[in-house]
Amino acid sequence: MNIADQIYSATDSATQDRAQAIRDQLRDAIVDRRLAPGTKLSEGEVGTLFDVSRTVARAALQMLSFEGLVRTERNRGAFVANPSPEEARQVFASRRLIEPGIAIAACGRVTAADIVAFRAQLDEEGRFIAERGPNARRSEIKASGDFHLLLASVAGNAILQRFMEELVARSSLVIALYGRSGVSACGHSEHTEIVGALESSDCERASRLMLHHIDHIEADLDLRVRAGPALKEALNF
Amino acid sequence: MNIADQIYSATDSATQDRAQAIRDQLRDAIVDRRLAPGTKLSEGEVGTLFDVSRTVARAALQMLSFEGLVRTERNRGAFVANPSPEEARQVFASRRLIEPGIAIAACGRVTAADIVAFRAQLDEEGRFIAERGPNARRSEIKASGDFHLLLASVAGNAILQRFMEELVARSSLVIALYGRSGVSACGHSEHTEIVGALESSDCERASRLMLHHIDHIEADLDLRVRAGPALKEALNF
DNA sequence: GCAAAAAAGATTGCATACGATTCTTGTGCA
DNA sequence: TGCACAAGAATCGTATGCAATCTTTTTTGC
Repeated sequence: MNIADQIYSATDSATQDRAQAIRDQLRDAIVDRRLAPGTKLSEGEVGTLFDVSRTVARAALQMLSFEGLVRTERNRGAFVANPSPEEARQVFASRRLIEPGIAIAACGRVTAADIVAFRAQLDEEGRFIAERGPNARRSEIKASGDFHLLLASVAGNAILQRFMEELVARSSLVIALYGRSGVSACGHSEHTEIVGALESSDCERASRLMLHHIDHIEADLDLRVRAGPALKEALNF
Repeated sequence: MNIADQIYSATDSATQDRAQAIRDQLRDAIVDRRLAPGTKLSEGEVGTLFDVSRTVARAALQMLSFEGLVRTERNRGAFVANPSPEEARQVFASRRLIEPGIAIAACGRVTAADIVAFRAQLDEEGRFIAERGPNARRSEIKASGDFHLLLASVAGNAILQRFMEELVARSSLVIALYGRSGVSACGHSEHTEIVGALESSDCERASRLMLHHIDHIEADLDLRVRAGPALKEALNF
């Protein structure tokens, strides 16, 4: 069973409607940086691309706008979100608040099967880190996010799980925009440690490790405002 | 300036589109229990009621479905959410995780003007508690929720604020469904205490009070599954 | 040659139309 | 009387059309 399936099977009962499928594909594309921040997503273009009418394309874009992954401007259209440093800080502040608690909840409910899934997830992360190149880096960011989503699904709270889906997606955008170096290897070892804490039912330690992990991710960001993006932003890029 | 204005001015720049206005009115109606859980909200009905086409009515319902206030079933329509005891527990588990942190954040940023707003909010709560009758009780639940939203807006994190809007709205539904007695007076005094902690910049105390406050609200619920609602649910009520 | 105005083109907001699905109701048969 | 089934009504999912708004290009005046 795929990680993505495991995540979505809880929320989507089966093959929902088409708008949701389009939303998922667009979200993947945004998180993977195949769609750069600021890119315009016109209803017509999305519609023809997925071979649906503007109506359903519009619904998909509306969903993404609720998740904060696209920003819509009246009479102007939808654009891939371009989170400001302030928004980036808020994303991580939210994660610092929520994820340690999720770690504790997950620790109290984790099963042997979950541990197996975690190990598989860690292996996948490791593979992408071993590779090099921009594509591997994208996959690496995505895999890292999937680890956090897997943890949220194990925690068993559907509401928090949805919050985390949003926060992880937005984090991927932020990391792609403001990420500095390869925190990745470090992040991977921290994921491994967290799984270790879960395995030994040391909930307090899992929570603490998670908090530090988030701090490390944020510490790797360069959130100083840069002239370039700001200028582009002002010029309606 | 109204509390609601203060809350929404942060997220809505100005007069957004009509769907959003309809969503707000419907949300108020749901939170106030003028629309009972399980009530069908047909697109056509909503449309004619607000004098718009089905298109925009549908958009409003989609928004509410994202917030978890309505549940939509394919080819069947939208219904006011009827949260199960399990969902209720998840709502409060989420609040226990988030709100103490929000209290700390708010404590670090609260201004004199905010304190004035808090006092006004407390006064309003007190008025509704003094009154009696079902209408006053509705207003009371809503005012109590507004207190938490005001706190979230003071905390200054737009993402957490949106999460709280959703959680407070869903809590109102849960309290209306499973609420037992008048925790209200108790809740009011706890709100007053929290404002006191904010005023004296005792963040740790504010956080602790908030956690207990949530525990008290949840303790007042009767989350045992009842035959009545379960049967209705099974019969697709 | 450059700035401002005007027209053309593109895109969104919204309403409406039509096929598909579900619900309701009435009828026939056991 | 009770149940199965089918016709009709109601509602949803989606496509398309038109007016309003925004963007871009062309034209005009200085």
